[in-house]
Amino acid sequence: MISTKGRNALKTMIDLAEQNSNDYIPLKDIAKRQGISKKYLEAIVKKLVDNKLLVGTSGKNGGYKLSKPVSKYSIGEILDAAEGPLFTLSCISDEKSLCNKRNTCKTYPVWKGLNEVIHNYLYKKKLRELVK
Amino acid sequence: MISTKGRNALKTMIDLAEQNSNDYIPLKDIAKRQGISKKYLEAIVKKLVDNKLLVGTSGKNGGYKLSKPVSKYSIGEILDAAEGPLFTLSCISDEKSLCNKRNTCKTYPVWKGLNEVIHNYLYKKKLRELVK
DNA sequence: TATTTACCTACTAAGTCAATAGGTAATTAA
DNA sequence: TTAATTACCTATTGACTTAGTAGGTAAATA
Repeated sequence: MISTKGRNALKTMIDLAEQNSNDYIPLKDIAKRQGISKKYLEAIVKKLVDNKLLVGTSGKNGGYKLSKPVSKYSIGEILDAAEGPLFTLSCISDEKSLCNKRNTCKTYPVWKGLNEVIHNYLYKKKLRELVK
Repeated sequence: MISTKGRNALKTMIDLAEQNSNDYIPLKDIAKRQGISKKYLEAIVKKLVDNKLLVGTSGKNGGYKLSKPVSKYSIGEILDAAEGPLFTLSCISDEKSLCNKRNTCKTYPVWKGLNEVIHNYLYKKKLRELVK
């Protein structure tokens, strides 16, 4: 359910938060510390940049850093950014097979409730809690 | 996250519960009512039988029925039976890659907490609530 | 100007999943 | 006893997703 993409995204955010530095941190360093292929990490970090959770800059002394104070990040937004919406109700999220029996579907309330429970937990949980 | 296997398992259980009959219900009928291929449903129902949620009998007037009163079923046990453990911590469930950094892993508490939240929700939710 | 770094696009190999197909074995009504 | 019905078994396919690799270009700066 949570793929390595999400897990590595979270590890990266923790890593950057723990550097506690105002400098840009090169991807190479993060990859080495976390034991993740640098090339693979690039794809993950890109999503975090696209979603404005990180800022990156090129050139010597370039790299990445957090775009806001550590205390402002929830785990949910990090995972959402890395993997796309986390637990989507498959019956309504797949545009192809958008279920037209949603109104009468007896199982729908279960997925809806489950979705809320998961979302609620992950957005209440903060990055701050995992750092240092 | 919840595959069609789990969703169809749940639909099947609801269907059987709503028949509210002491007879065995042939798979053919369930498949038709729920709009699921009979052959495909066989594989799903087998898991429910293996996990003692249903009993099946062969021959004429054979079919399936609930193995206990409707009120005794939780949604969690149904989904577990159909899909295997629902949200397993991927870092400890894949025997191959059993993570040896579990003790120091900074992300572990998130997955553990998430697992508890999901499990708790699905086992508190009862089949009874979805029927009729 | 040379180096460092982010950033882009494509590919591969492995795995999962929904769905199909063609059977055998058990049970029972007739 | 026979014929019909049904569960139950095993294998396969095609589509899709994912982890990970690879080879490059563009931007920034010492």
